[in-house]
Amino acid sequence: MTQATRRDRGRADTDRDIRSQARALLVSDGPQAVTLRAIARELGITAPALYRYYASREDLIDHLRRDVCTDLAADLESALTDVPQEDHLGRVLTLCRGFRAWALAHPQEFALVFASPSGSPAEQHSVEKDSFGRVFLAVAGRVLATGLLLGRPDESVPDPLRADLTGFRDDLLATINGSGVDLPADLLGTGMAYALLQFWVRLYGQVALEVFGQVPFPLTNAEPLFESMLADLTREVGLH
Amino acid sequence: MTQATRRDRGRADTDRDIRSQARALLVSDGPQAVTLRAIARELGITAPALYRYYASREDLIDHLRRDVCTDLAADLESALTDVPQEDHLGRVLTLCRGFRAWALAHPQEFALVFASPSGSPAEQHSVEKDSFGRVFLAVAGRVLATGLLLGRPDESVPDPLRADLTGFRDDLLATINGSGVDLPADLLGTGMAYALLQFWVRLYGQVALEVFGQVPFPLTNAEPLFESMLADLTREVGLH
DNA sequence: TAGTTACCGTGAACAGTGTTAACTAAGAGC
DNA sequence: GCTCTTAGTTAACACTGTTCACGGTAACTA
Repeated sequence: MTQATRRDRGRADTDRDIRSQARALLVSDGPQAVTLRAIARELGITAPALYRYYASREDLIDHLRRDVCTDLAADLESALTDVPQEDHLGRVLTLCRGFRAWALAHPQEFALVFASPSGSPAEQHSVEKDSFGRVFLAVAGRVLATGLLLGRPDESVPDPLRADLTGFRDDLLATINGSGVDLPADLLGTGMAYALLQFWVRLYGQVALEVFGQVPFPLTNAEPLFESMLADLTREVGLH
Repeated sequence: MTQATRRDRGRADTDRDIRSQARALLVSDGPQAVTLRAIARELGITAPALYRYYASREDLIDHLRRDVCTDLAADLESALTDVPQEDHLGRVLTLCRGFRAWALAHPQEFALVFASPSGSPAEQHSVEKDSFGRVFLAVAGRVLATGLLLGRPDESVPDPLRADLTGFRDDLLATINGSGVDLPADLLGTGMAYALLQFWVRLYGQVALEVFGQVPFPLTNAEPLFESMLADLTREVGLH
């Protein structure tokens, strides 16, 4: 395709081309099609050259994961520009709907990032790392700052979870405050962190179910199912 | 390993050996390790011989999926033998906990069966096909037959879902009645089918989240989280 | 400006993969 | 006995990831 001489162009350009070609192969023909030789072929290059950029195929795919994440984040942020800062319900809704829509439109990428049993201890998704989580937390932070959200009472969180949840809460607080939102600590207790966690659990669960087609019967339109869950979720957390 | 001549043994035996070897490779080294040559090697056979049994590697893996399903079903049924027929709450709990435990113990198999974006139209998992769904429906049927379960009122199911849900309900009714339980039709309306669907959505979602390590912070013990969701679920549906 | 050095890319090669084709040997059925 | 079916073999093709020794180009340095 792009038969122009590659050597003289910058390394960063080539790197970007490699990743975008890998992405293209991933979306069009599935993960088993993203092969070093195919990427190289499409770039007018030989396969061993890719080793100047990535240590191995797995390394490349790891970077792909990150790319997918930041792209998703950008997608969501652009969707958010249309809805005003004060419309908290609207922002949460577009975020959730955007996540679902993206996942359904990019099942391969979704599977790669959100359904790899590879993940070692949860260090991988420690929220502040991936830009995707940051988008969620940015709007969550703004909603939390209003003080209108109702989490669960701190006493209602199961005892064995308390320690982990306070860690999570501290994490959230740091990330949110780091993203320009001023969030007083007393608005985000462990009960609230618990509510946020369950929000994510249900959102992720439903999206995964849809993407992997695990609805136990033929569903002509899954959107109402998602919307009803979304209504549940927002109601439970006091958004209206 | 088993160096005894294979030729003289029955075809069914060899077939079973192929699949069990494939399973062994899957659980020990992941899906990319289940390769025709490795299977054949372990069986004291050459790779092309496998084409007498399966049309392709993908075909073999399809059959593997079914095997995994029936194994899971057997696992769950054996777990159910310990809890008496009348203890409906207990049976539902062991079913859900058993599903989770199995998924966490066999992440590779779980990913293969419950998280392949391959799935064409939902024909694949039309419930009556896979033995796994049947186990769930068998206990669900018995609980439903008591009339103690509370679903949602039929009017509460979103309009666009109604048509699909009645189809689902008919499916359920047929499967349950086919499994030896006598379930009068008026105990399973669309509202109840809706409740069952949401039960499954949340169960699957949480399990998938755990298996794929998508909890957004390091969780030393995820069990309480699961148990709290389980309590929610059973409470919502009126089990106690 | 000339010389050295760093580095991107090449070609060949190795071990492994799925898959096909031609062939062999052992049974089963008449 | 003779076919004929069939499980299994060997050889081969077109791929794959990965390594290695080599070349030329670009940049840095004396």
